[in-house]
Amino acid sequence: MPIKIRDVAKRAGVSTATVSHVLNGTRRTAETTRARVLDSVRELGYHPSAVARGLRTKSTGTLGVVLSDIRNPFFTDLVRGIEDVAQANSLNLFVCNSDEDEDKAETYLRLLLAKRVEGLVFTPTGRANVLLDPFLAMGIPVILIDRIAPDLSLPFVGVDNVQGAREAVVHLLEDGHRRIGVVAGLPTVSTSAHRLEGYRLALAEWGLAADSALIREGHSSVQGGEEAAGDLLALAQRPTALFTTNNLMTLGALKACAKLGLHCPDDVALCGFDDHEWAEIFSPPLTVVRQPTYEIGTTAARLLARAIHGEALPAGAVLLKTHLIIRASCRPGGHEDKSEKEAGKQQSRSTHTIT
Amino acid sequence: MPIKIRDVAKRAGVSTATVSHVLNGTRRTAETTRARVLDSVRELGYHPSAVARGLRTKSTGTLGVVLSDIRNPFFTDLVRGIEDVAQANSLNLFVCNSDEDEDKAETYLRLLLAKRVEGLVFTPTGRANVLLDPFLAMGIPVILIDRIAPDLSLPFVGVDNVQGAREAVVHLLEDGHRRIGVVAGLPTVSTSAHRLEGYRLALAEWGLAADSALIREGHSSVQGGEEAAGDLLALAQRPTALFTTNNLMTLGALKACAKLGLHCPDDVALCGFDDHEWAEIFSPPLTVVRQPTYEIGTTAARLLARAIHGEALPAGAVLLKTHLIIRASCRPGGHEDKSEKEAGKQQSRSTHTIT
DNA sequence: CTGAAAGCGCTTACAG
DNA sequence: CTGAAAGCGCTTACAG
Repeated sequence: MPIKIRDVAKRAGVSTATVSHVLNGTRRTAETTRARVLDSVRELGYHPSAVARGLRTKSTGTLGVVLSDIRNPFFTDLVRGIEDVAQANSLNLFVCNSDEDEDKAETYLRLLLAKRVEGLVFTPTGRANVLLDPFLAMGIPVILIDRIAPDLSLPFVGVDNVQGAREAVVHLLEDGHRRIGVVAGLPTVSTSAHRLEGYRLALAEWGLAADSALIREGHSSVQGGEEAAGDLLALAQRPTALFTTNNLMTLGALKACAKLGLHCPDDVALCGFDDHEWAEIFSPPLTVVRQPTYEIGTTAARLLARAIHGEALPAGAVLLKTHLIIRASCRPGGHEDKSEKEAGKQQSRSTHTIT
Repeated sequence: MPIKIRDVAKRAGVSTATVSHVLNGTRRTAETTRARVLDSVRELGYHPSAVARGLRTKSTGTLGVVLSDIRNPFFTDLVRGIEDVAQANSLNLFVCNSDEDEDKAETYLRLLLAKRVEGLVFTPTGRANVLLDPFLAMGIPVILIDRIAPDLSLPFVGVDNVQGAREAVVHLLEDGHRRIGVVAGLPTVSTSAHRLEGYRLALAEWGLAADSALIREGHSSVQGGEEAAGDLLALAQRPTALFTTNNLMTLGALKACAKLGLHCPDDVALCGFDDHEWAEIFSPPLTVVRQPTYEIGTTAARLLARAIHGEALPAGAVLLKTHLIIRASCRPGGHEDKSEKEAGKQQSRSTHTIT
């Protein structure tokens, strides 16, 4: 029983049409009527219902966002990016958490569909979700972010994960490492698969065969990383370096090191995917592949906002650049050729990339 | 032009009432009609509109959540807690980011009000927002979380910040520290004020006067913490320990230490509010006051869910317990009395609190 | 400059 | 077991 527009109209002695128009500034109104309406609104404490308005206008001003893990700071930064441009376009967000769970994702997609969001940002878990079709059928623009799905040809904003990972592993190789373990994510997620592919690519370029014993796949979480890294570090022939394929797994690997009493970079070098505030505070500060996370979010949201206004979405992928941020966690080379020259090269490259 | 219930009804040769009822399972229907309806739904690809339904039933099944910083992992954990119980009660979330900005908060509150959420979780920034009144006027239950506002008597779920901070500072004092700097947040936020109060209380208990030079207030962010800690550490008479009053400021303080080449705990001891995954991986692992963050979220959401079902909200504050997690970052005492006995005491207390 | 009225897509007494 | 019809609270041609 909140106040409705009719109450305001009655008190102001006008029609609901007039109230609607002054509130929305959608047609000229006599200054005196306007004032009377506004007074009534204030006195009655009228707050228009967006749900009634949404039904009538068929526009909800809302974007749906389905993410796989809201606790992962990577996704949080993404959300901030999306949110900032959404707000600039007076769009608001329904943020949902799929937890990498196909069923949860489906539930949320159904919900978002029912809520009649005007655009969708989606991070697919594994194969494409059938529930994406109804969005397209209803003319709701959908944009993939961070990951892609094999059977899904939708506009995408993200990063070249193969290339980013390749660069990281090459860096390790340049440092002299030859036994490089990978803490990889589940292969159903495209980013995990691509980063692993980048690892393989780098080794191949150096004429090295990938040793399957050095590859451990796990859930992209702290625990998954800890377990995978723990396995790797327990190997009889321990790897001299670890490449961890996301921020949470990096944390997990550090935990595993701590537990085993292994020091980084003296005992194992470490290079991770994803940067974070804490990465530069760790001892040693972590060498990482940085993604332009916030920008991925803003880019996606910007495209969506335009699509809602009728513009076409780009057909293919929008790929932003990763940056290898060289810090101290993989300084000491494996065993061979650790020349002064190389150290100098790293240093300069570091300064270059950070700024 | 999505499919609507009338289309389904037509195709199935029934009334919209029947379609509605089979879809909602709200009255017995002949099995054959039921099947015909369901077939039509599938064939047409019908997805009911929650906005039409919301208008008609006056229930949106949605909770509003206004947080001050979604990038802060503390709030993210909170959201997870809220989300999990919301989902269990088939409620969904509108998560908004106030950024500690009164205007942004107001915009979002207005939005949530318009969207006719059925409950609100709110973290006030400073003084209470006038916009909370309309929620109450509309009978929408509101619950404060994490912080309180002086002029706001609403149900609250959080932690006893005075007590938590006091305990941390006492720990520092027991370790022999006498010059303890505080990296405090902005005093307009209740948690900041209370944690500072806890600091003062601890000193007072030990008969120590609070030296205003040792208190620095700043924005509760990494940068705010870095600046405040930087100031403190640049003091001619440098504090032997720092108490940082939230997780972001702790990170900032660590940055400041790194920049000044100061080692923890040898040069400065450190104790922070808020625990995190990375806190135990740092070298040294960080001594912190842990909040039951996730539980704060679930508790608040649970209360809200009940309130929506008609139960009364608790009148006062629901205070959950903090735990001092003793790790290595404040081991070395200030200068005096660092006895073996005390070290033993810490150790045993540590094991006790962690498990 | 303003109002009467239709209609957005559902649900739900009411009636049979 | 099922349907006709009203109504949720807005906006928006249309008419004057």
